[in-house]
Amino acid sequence: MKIDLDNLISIYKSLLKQYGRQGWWPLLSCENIKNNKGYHPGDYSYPRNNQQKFEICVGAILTQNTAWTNVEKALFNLKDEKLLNAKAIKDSKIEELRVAVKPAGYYNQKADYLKAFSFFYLSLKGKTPARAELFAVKGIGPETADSILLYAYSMPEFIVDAYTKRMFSQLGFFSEKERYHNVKEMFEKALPKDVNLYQEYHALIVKHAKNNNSRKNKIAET
DNA sequence: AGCCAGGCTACCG
DNA sequence: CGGTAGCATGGC
Repeated sequence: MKIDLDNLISIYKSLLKQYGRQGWWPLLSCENIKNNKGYHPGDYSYPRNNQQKFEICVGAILTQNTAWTNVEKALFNLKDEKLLNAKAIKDSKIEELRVAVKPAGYYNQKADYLKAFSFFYLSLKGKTPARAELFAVKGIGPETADSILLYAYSMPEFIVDAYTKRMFSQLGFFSEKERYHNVKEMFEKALPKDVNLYQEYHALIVKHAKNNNSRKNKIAET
């Protein structure tokens, strides 16, 4: 297959055909992780309330370099402790927060990150944050910012994660060490500026990468 | 028993 | 600037 930007669209189509719609972002209220059919496939109307919006932000922070199964445990802990909302986290004792997020790993840092984010989130008073504002919050880098914007705020920001870099560098689009911004820009130039497309594409990349779960195996071009 | 997972910060040269 | 050690749990 010849490699050019049009292929980013055909790769999307073949991934979609192979795996179907993934129904991202994972929400506790649509907990379907075991059935392999996605969370709310084909339904792009999430988040439907501020509770879900905040939950996505928390999940995006907790999943940094961490398996989602571990993140889920932490999210359930937070929910059980009535800590899955910004005001509660802002007012919480940091020790409590650490215990709750422990299963997600890096729990000292992540407790601090959630604290900082909750203050920031409340300061927004419902407004959509600018990407640069998110960057300024401790613990939020490019991928987390884009995850929050794309899935919590439905903004057209393409997410670049380790899977995206690995998969598309193996396909010859760029080096695995290419800068975040350059990769992001490549996708955003090649694709229509469509939130649902960005959401689905990222979810499919993760699905495909997990399906071929070894960094040593070449990812098939499907 | 290691290796790995949907990164980020702090600090180094 | 670019490069990397450290952070930590749970699943396979």
